[in-house]
Amino acid sequence: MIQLDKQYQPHDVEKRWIEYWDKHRLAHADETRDGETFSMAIPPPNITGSLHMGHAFNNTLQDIMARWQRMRGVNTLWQPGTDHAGIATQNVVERQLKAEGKSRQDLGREKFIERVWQWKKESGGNINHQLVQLGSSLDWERDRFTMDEGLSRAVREVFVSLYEEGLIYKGDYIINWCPRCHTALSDLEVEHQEKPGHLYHIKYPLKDGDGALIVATTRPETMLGDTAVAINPEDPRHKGKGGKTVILPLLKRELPIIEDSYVDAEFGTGALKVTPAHDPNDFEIGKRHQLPSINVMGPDARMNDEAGPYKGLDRFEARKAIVEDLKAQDLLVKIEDHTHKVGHCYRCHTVVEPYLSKQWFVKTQPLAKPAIEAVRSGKIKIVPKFWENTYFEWMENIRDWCISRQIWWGHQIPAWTCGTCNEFTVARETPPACQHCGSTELVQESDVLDTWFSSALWPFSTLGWPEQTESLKKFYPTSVLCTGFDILFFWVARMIMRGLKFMGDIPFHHVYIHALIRDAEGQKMSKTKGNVIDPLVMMDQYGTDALRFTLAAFAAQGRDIKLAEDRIDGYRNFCNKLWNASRFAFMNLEDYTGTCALETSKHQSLADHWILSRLNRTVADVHQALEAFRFNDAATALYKFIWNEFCDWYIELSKSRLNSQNSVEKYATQNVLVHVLEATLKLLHPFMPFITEEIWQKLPKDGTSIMTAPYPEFDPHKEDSEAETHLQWVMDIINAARNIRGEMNLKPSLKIPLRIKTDDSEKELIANTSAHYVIELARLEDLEVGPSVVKPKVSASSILSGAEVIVPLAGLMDFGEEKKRVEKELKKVEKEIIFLSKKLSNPSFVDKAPPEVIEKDRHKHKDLSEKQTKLQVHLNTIDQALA
RNA sequence: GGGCUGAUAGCUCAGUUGGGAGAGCAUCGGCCUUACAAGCCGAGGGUCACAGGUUCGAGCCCUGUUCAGCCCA
Repeated sequence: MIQLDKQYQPHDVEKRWIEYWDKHRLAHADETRDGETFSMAIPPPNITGSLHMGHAFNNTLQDIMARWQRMRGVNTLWQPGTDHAGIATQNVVERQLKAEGKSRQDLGREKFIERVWQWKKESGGNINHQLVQLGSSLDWERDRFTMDEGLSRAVREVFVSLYEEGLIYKGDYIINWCPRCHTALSDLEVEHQEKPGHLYHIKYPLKDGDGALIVATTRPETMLGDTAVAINPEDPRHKGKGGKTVILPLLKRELPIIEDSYVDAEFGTGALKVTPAHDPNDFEIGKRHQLPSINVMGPDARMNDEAGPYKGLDRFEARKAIVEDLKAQDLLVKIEDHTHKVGHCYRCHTVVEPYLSKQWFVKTQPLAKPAIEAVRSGKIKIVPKFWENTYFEWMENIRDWCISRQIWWGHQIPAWTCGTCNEFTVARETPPACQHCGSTELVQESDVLDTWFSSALWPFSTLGWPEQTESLKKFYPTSVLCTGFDILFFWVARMIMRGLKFMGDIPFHHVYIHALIRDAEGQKMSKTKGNVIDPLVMMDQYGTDALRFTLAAFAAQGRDIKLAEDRIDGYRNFCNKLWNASRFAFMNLEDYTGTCALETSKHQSLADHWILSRLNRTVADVHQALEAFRFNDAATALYKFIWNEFCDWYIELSKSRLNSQNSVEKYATQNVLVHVLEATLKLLHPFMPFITEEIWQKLPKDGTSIMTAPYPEFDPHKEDSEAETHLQWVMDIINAARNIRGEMNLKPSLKIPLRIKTDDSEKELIANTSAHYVIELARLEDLEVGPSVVKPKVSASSILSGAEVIVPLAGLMDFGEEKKRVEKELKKVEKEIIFLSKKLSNPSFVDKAPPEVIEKDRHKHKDLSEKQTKLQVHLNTIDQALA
């Protein structure tokens, strides 16, 4: 005999099934199996990562898809793996070294990298372990890491091919430099924040003594690297000054005044200082006018030799000193408050410096074209669709990608400089000699590649590329990529470009972009703000299934999720509800000899037919929602079915049958009960894997695990609209009686009589054959139905369509209460009748609206009018009694 | 400056081809009715941001405004 605890206790349940699933290799995808496939690669979490709510959300949605497809019988691969996260990981290990009083330079490159691998071995698996706890059905036998030998080979293959095609080059350009991480960053890796600052107006005297040009700048320290002042040729204020010379304050260098239409005459004084080595726009102007570039800072953002007297100062110290000196020399006209966007390193939040430097780049436009086309043509669908605009916007204005990083942890650039001829040799494997002159004096580039260079290959590198493996053939292109919008450019766009280039095909058919999880106030969760809700804590406190269901239920498309703990609490209660419904089932299945398979039986009740029809409808709703990535709709459909239909109605309605002495009828209902419960558990399994497995295993079923049990399918023949209509009528009666009971303050323990007066013979018949339902659920003393039912003078009544539900209340009647109740109802009905009358007497409505809409409204109007009459009659009797 | 998204009950939000404004939580009243008090039954509560327009009919479509958030330059 199976008995369940009174409350669901998730802890040991979760642990048990995780081990069981693993032992039976249920998440393993078989590349040799024929038939339909579904594949999906996890957005690889950083090895430095710990599961946060964003991961929990992202992976819950993926797991729902994976489990759903697997149960549908589709050959399903959910590819796991982690990202080496160059800068982030290097920072973590450097911090550890610092605590030991060491730097990475103290260790040297080789030893440092060893140390990172060591760290990875010890802590890099945390996030994977946490994903398992979340229930993620990833195929761990295929676990990959972006620095694996295989994936590194893919990286070298791509680098060399692109280089050979001329799509990778090295050159001097303005890049974003992080003085803390000591590396270049791509444009995307810079976060711009609005910051209060100042606009300094500085006097640049003309050499000929004829006054001065006033320039405005937010970064006065960069003036040391000025090589010109620019004006707009159309600016009347500066007419004739083009070609003259000004004297750079402090350093007294002579600068030409150049004319360039880039200069915005409306901004400031219309004169722009040009610093090609420290500003991307100035760099462009410098190129146009063949200006020299003077770099005045070192890699640590301290002023260098070019800065003259300011040499050795940090950039912000230099700013202060320069402002003071300008003031002293009366060259500072004014300082205005000015808010402007300041770029920060996305890893350490240090203010980045635009910096002239020799770096490697990927020429991106030729790769972007087909990637744009893939989305425009619909080969790749981005869901929700509005993200496509953002994608196009970025892709059409894409700039070359700076891929070299001056750090040690990552894929070292496979390019070697010849000590003899100074040329590059770029090769897949370490070359024995220079391919230009044959010299063996080769030195490999010390830089490593941007982490996103390897992530961009993820959908095919994880499947074995450049080897033509069976897995690659089977599972590429993948079906869905599920991620947040924050890495749409970083990752998604680049995967599309790489997939098309190297696989000759799109990397995935759908991109599902989900929202961001925020705190209850809508703030981004962050450790510094202290508003983080830790998924692991929530899982521990409420159960993993409760957290997962909460996330799914809030996953409405295109809207951020404000998560508060009480919402998880609510879905914990839902778990418990399901648990107790199952508990009820087990209590009533003790003598049951059948299985979960539905048996055809003449002995099924109206409630049995009804719940089977409702189940079938729910199956359709869940499939439809999941196909459209509407996770919240699927979750809501399940929630409503389980709580409001199965628990609130079906269980209550079937109690009498389950206690029946008629063993044939009892068996038929037991069969429906267990069938519906099992189907429901399967439907719910992708959302709540643990509790569903726990209950399912106790049922009389076939199979190893619910994880591989067949997902219920919609069957149009199972729709039973007659049962639904009939039971709806029964529910209407019960609701009417309950309403009267509630409004008239009749205790639930008090059994009341009920009369139903109706001329509708079908309604009469159903009410009579279903009398036992009404008697039990409305807690009746007795029930009388028919056209000739006599309505006692002292009674409460409710008017339904085609029937009046009457509760005789001799001795219990509170006429005042009943009058209030009826008047309220009457008011509502009258309001609606006026609205409908107006509508129906409007000739253009009757003329132009579709006939079925008009018919519906006419019918409603008739119904309401009858109801109004009856309510009026009832009200009159009350008034008489009160008089 | 360009673009995107949102504004619906006290709170958080659903509302998919335009045709009866919904859920959860919170509130109020009544219940330990033998699966569940993490529960059951009943009730109250909204000019769908504002102003126009299209339509027989608009929360939904169009235009404008205000406010909020995000992305890019």
